[in-house]
Amino acid sequence: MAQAGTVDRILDTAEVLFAQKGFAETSLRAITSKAGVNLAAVNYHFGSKESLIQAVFERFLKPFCAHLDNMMSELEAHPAEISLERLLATLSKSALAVQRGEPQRVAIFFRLSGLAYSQAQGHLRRFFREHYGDVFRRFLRLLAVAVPDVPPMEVFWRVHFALGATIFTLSGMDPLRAICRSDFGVEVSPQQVDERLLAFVAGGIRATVSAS
Amino acid sequence: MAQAGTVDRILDTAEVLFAQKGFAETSLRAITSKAGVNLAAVNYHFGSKESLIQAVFERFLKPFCAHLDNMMSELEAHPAEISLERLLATLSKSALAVQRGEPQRVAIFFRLSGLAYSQAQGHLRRFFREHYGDVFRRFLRLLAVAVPDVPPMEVFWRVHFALGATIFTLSGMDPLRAICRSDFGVEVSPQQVDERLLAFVAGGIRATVSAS
DNA sequence: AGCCTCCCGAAACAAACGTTTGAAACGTAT
DNA sequence: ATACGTTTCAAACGTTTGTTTCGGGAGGCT
Repeated sequence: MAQAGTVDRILDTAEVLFAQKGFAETSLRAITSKAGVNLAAVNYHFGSKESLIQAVFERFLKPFCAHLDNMMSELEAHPAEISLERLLATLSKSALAVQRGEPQRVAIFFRLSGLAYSQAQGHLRRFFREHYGDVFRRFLRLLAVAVPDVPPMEVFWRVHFALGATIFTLSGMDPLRAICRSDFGVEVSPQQVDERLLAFVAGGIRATVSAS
Repeated sequence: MAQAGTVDRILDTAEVLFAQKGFAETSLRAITSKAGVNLAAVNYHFGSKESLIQAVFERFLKPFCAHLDNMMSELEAHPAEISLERLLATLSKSALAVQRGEPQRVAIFFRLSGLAYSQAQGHLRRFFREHYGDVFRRFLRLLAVAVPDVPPMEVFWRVHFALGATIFTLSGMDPLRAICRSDFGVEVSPQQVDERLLAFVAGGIRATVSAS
């Protein structure tokens, strides 16, 4: 990354600053000065700040969805191997596809996802639904196969519950670990948090369906 | 609310606009003009925009915590009645204490909580921990009694997972219901979402603890 | 050479922001 | 009626924002 091109230097810096302070709170000047590029470079290469934000997400989501698509194709070819644990592990593995060398990029990815969700009424929700709605629905169909006892619509809602728990947790991973350390005097690694989260999510998705 | 005082008109308008567009994206001019008060009124009555944001949260959190505190005291007086379902219902009831007539205020409350969490590194996290950390820890202790099979630290993490699922879901309630309607052709009420969420959360908290 | 396209750089732009000011209007008690 | 503390108002302040402009340089092509 030492002497990457201007576009990549902007993206590298923007994703870090966005994750640290939010989109509106991060000015183009903060990005360009830290990236060592001219202020006008953002509008020249990306057109606008909005497009820069979308470009940051695209750089994360493209490898993520590509990896996820591949693994889902494999699973669909061998339907007997489809299970909840297997599907959740697939998500977990696909998330690792975004790190490109630096493991911290996974945390940045989830921080940004959390930010994007809260800013939901803006341009980002449209962007997500347009570009990645198909991948999501495909995953939903596989999941319905994995937990046949849970009706498809119930699966839909529980996936969103699980998504909330995941984004919320991984996006605030470091502060949560700090609280855990100060309240319990125990140091837990991000991997241990992942394990706990997976157990929680699996338990929630498999919960007995209430009669309504 | 027709002719309330300036302070309340500002708070009423601010909480709606903040929930719709976010804190940084909502200008004081937008608030004051919609509220029908002078621009300077915010700085006169609250001191700054940051203080206004905290005042908005305080108006939600004070009745919420008061109600929660009362119900926790009752439960502590009759420890035999402590159960996970009972505790979750306590939270649910306390959330209703913030609506002050208009039911939509509950949704606003959770939207704001979601926003606050994503903007976590700012002044809000300090504000929350200082003012409401005790109530949270008290609830955590009760919960550890309700699920004795789950170690306290595991409970801590699972509460945060559940918090994420809840805030994420309730903060995006309307868009999620719209997706559900278009994808499944079924209209679900917010109450039905609450029921599903409670089942998910209970299942997650009670999940078997993995050996690590 | 000339020309063209792409990229960078410093400067400037208008707009919007949170905040401050000082005077006018208000209600109330003396 | 006068004086006083409180609240409201229009206007302006200085900064910061995203975006645009325009000159110039590097490299490829005819």
